[in-house]
Amino acid sequence: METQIDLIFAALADPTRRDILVMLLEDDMAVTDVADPFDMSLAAISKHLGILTRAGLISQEKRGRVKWCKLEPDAMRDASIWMQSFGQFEAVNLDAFEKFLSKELPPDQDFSQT
Amino acid sequence: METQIDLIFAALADPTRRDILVMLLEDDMAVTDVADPFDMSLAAISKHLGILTRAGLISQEKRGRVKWCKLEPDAMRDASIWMQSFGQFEAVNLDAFEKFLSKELPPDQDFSQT
DNA sequence: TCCATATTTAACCATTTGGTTGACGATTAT
DNA sequence: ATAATCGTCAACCAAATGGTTAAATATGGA
Repeated sequence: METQIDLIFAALADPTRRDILVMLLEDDMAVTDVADPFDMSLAAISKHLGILTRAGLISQEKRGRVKWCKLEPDAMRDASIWMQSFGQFEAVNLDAFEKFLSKELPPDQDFSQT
Repeated sequence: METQIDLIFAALADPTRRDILVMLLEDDMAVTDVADPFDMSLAAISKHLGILTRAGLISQEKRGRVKWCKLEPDAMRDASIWMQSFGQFEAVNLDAFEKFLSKELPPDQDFSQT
């Protein structure tokens, strides 16, 4: 059985697919537009998008003749949670979290409601 | 070129290798002992350990005739950082972080020094 | 209707992956 | 010295991966 987490890590292992995810961070995109910057056939990109979809990292919705690709960031959380199950890791996350707070939030904001 | 992060995600994509990492969380282990619980040849496990080593997720040191395997949690941080570069993710981490705090730490502990 | 656009499917190919078995080298124990 | 243990290596295999091109399927526009 291939678990969801197998599919997620496998999907993330390919640099083309990670680039696609970064592109989708900006905005939803049609398949053709996703393919545009890559030196690779449209069919190849279509396959990559299929792999990302099966992993749950993106979703695809067809409107008219164009199929829109949309990032699904929740899926990545599964992989992230697996990583966090490594005890040594929480200290690292703590540091990153504190940096994030000091950078992104006003110093005395109560973030328990956000 | 295969980047380090390619190797890390590819290594994490296999359930046997993830199981090995969890085992090494407990303690350093000899190759034979790592292989023991798996229904798989020693040679296969040896290959898996090679993949984990090339990804930097573990290190191996030979003392006498036994080769000790040791978790290298820093490598996983690279992958974790890549994931965190996804902006939507910090909100998710915030939730996970708060759960972690409420579960794992005494309510009024100062964790800024841990 | 006819043509162009958007995307997938099918067939194919080379390479990688994850496993096997058996032989081998190095180290330790009897 | 001989035997047992630890681990890797080499050769092999089936299946999966990442790519190609060409044909097929929608859908939209003229």
